[in-house]
Amino acid sequence: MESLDRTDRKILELLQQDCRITIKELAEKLHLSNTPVYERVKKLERSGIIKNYVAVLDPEKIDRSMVVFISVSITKHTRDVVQKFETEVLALPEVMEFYITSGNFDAMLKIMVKDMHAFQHFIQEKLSKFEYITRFNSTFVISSAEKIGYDL
Amino acid sequence: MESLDRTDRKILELLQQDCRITIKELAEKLHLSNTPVYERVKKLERSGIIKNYVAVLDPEKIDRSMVVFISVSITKHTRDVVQKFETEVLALPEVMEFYITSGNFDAMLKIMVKDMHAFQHFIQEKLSKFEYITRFNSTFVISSAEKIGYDL
DNA sequence: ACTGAAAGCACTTCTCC
DNA sequence: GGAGAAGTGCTTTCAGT
Repeated sequence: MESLDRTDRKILELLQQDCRITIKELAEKLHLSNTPVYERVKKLERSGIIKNYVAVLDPEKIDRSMVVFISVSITKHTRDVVQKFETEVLALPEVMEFYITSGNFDAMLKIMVKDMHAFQHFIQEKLSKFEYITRFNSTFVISSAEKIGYDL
Repeated sequence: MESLDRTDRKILELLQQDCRITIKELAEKLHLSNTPVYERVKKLERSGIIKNYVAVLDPEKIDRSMVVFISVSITKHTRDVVQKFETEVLALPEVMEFYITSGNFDAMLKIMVKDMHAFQHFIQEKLSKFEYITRFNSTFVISSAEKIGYDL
């Protein structure tokens, strides 16, 4: 992390909120001309601090209102089995995130589905196909809130 | 969810991967002219299916390599207490996500910190200040993978 | 590191199909 | 619902400090 100054942090803050802001607008907010802002943004992209720019969709509007965390235990823990499991599970459209974790279980999945019926279908038709899973436990999300970006 | 056709889904897929793609490039990939692509993107924005456009930062490069899920139990469950708790906890820079959940605990936090020392500091100096928390349990993330966007 | 200006290019609108 | 063209405005570069 090559030291970010006040200006860089402000740029990152604004781009995390809305990455379609123009260089011109950024420059105005920072009381600078286009050039230094443009150069700083490009540098932040080249250094990899800014990984990418993505459109965020509304889960409700695309039938993904239901969020469930599923903790799972698996039989084998060799590198290739875990890797294969990760790849296959992430290929399922319902699975959004995959974590190898400490604690009583070995891994945790975050899934997003339309409703309870879709959840049931996921468990019965998809998750149960994985031979390596010995047990699992579902935690339903009643409400959620997340931060827009990182505080720098 | 006003039915998305094949073109809309392709547009959303591409914008979820890189929202800085130009209308011109989008149009070329879809074998269309600028106009229909432009109109479709604007409609997706107006309808709220596209919520916003954000820059994604690399956690490693901004000292947020360590991810921990903390399940917590709280004493009171009235609407205002829970709401206050959510607001205060999300105001902490370490806390990225907050969930009210079913199961053995009442809520779950996803926190991202630099290292174990920063985690210890968070627990001892910040989380322990919340009077309503009766108990909590930390699950450390050993490795993680997440999908770029939703499969439509 | 920043300013200011200029060229290039994409966005946005409009007309027509 | 889409094509093509034109005007506008932002991006990107470059000379200068």
